[in-house]
Amino acid sequence: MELSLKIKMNDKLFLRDPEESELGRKIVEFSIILIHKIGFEAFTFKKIAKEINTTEAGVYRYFENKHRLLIYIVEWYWSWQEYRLIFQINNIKDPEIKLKKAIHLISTPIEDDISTNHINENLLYEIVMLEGAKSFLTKHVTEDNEAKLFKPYKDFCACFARIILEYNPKYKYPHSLSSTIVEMAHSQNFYSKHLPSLTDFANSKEDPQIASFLEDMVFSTIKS
Amino acid sequence: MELSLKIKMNDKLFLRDPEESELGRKIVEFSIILIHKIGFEAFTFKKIAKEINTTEAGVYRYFENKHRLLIYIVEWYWSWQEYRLIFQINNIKDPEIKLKKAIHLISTPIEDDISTNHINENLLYEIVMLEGAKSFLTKHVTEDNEAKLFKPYKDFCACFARIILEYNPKYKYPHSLSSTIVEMAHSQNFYSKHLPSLTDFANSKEDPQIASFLEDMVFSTIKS
DNA sequence: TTAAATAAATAGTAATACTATCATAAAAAA
DNA sequence: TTTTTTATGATAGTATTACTATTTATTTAA
Repeated sequence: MELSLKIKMNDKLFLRDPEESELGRKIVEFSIILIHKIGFEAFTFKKIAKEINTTEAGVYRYFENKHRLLIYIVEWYWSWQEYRLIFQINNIKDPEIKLKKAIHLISTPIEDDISTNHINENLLYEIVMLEGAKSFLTKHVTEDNEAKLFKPYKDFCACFARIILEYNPKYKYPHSLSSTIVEMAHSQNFYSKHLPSLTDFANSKEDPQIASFLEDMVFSTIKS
Repeated sequence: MELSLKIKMNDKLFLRDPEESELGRKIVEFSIILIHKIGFEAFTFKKIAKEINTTEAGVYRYFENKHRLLIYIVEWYWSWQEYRLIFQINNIKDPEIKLKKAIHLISTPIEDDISTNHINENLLYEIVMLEGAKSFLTKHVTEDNEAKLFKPYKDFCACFARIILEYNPKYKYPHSLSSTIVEMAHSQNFYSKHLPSLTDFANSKEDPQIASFLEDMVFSTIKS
């Protein structure tokens, strides 16, 4: 059985659907590689255009601007993670196990290249860690949110919140706790790599210390 | 008694110390107003120059670029918060009260204009909420960190971590928990304003729900 | 086969992020 | 007091960014 999963994205994110053409897919594929390499600030449409042998105007036909492209790939990531989450906890009854699996899922950097498609998920993980927050930390969050651009991220958090409530239906702050866990899974990883004094973890890839920290925090909080 | 507190900033953050001249102070003062108004992306040196009747080149004599200026004001904020924190918990013995005060201090938006100086702290609070993370979410974090640019932020978190350890010297993750609280104090506030489904708080300014959420989380976590 | 739609190539513009030069005024040192 | 330093101001210039518009070529449909 060979299947490739196709994620339907909010069509306000693009001018022409990049999944519908070879050029579109290449724009997404190489944007991920280039943003990962040089960072979002230094990334320009001219630079990817050169990388994939098209013109700047060619890229503009697919995306309004580079910020929209960032939202596109970040939100693709959250859709993909929600899919993984639902898949992983399928058929599991025990909410404790569900929650533990969910925490591990987001706090463990994607190591192996599971990608059957053109998108490199492990680069994407690192992009979300470094650039993810920039997608909504803007003066136009409200409009972007009204256009439902952040739905995948919010859905992922909502999914997480539901598991928390399954474990303890009386817990008062399931949504805030979810967004805290999800944010921290990424930023604690970032800190341990770049600003280690803000964490208690050596930058080791082996043991899932961040997951332990979050697990401990979550269960203490929702038990009491 | 009238005193104005002067915070000594890392001199790698500027080319000419903005505290040492009228023009320098005006650059900082109006940059805060302008970044708050139009957002960091749209903010340019030409625009503040116009605002304060100097030239673009005039601003460049004080700051290398707008990113350095952002770090300057964000880190000024953290120095200021550390000062407030130390002041507030001075002479208090009980670590529980200390911790509660600390949580309230960062999770409560600065309402009144305490500023005796040219810096508007309540605008600064909002800038840190929206733009703060951008100061270190870059490809050059490591160099910036080696230059000690983020020392005030790290010091603030360390101060927080010490209080946590006073309460429970055996808790395993005091630094990660500190950075979690500090980050969340700002981002939960941002979410409640702009992406409310990621929180459990209505956007009300009266009751300190975010503080309650964080307090509950912290004490549950470090008690067990 | 011809017209209509789609995509690519080229060119152009305003704004951004700087750097450099020169003149002048004020402050500090000789 | 005169000289020198230093700070600011004014002007100009450049490469890059973030686009838009127009023209040309190619594919698809009637």
